[in-house]
Amino acid sequence: MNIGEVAERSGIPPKTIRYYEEIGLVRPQRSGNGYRAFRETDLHKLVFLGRARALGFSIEDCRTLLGLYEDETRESSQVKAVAKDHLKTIDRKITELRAMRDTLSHLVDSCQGDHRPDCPILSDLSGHLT
Amino acid sequence: MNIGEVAERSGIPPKTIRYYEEIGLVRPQRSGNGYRAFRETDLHKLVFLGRARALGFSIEDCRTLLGLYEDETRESSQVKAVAKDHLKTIDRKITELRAMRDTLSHLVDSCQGDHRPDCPILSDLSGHLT
DNA sequence: CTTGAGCTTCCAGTGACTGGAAGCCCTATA
DNA sequence: TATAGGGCTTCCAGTCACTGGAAGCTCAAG
Repeated sequence: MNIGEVAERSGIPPKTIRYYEEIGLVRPQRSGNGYRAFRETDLHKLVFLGRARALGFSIEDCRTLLGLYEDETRESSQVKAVAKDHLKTIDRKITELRAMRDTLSHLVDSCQGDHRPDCPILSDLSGHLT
Repeated sequence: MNIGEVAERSGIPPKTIRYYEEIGLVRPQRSGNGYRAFRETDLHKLVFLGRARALGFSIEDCRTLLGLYEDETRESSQVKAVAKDHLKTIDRKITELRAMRDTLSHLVDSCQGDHRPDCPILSDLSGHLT
């Protein structure tokens, strides 16, 4: 398989696949003409990466997970630990974003949004000095 | 005021303040010795930037908001529009993160997390082939 | 006069790609 | 057989918003 087909079938753009090779996440072989030659296992890895990235795992987490994926002697507790850690990170982000949204939506609601310059949003940002 | 004091009072690190100057968000004067000389208005701007960034506004949004902050002839509708737009962005991110969390927490719950290699998390990531 | 803290600039790196340029390879058609 | 095109290659640069570090100048205290 050339990179185009793998990209098609995995849903990952060629540029990204080359990048993943550069950082050692996949190691496709090479054909005589210098083209990357992907096997089915490479495709599986890329699908795996695509799904892991879609769940927000970092590239380094993905590297770890791929390692476990390929390691027959893994213990599921190792995988679970990585996932739980990431879950915490996500929860932290959600909490942070919700705080932002709450503050911001109050501000938006309190702003008239008309032709006059007075604006509680700007007042708040400037440090409640106004 | 030197950069250290402004950093202290605004809560923004000196490195970041220099960066903000580099991209034109603040324009402190200079003393004879080459040190940046901040006025009170510069401090106000930095506080403003700190708060806006804490609410997740991008640097470009901050530039716009600062412009409106300093523009006596602004209309509050302009400010509100920027804020509403950002609110939408935040809501999109929250939705995305919640979807990730839901999927991931199901997977985490379904994984035994013991010494055995079988793991529904990996199964899911590999594309449900296993 | 020296020490040390604070300031300066400049360069490089972060994460995870993405865009673009220059150029090789392969297939199909005229 | 020449050529046009699309796909492939590498390499360089840019994104966003900083952050770290090195080399060197300035200032206040002892």
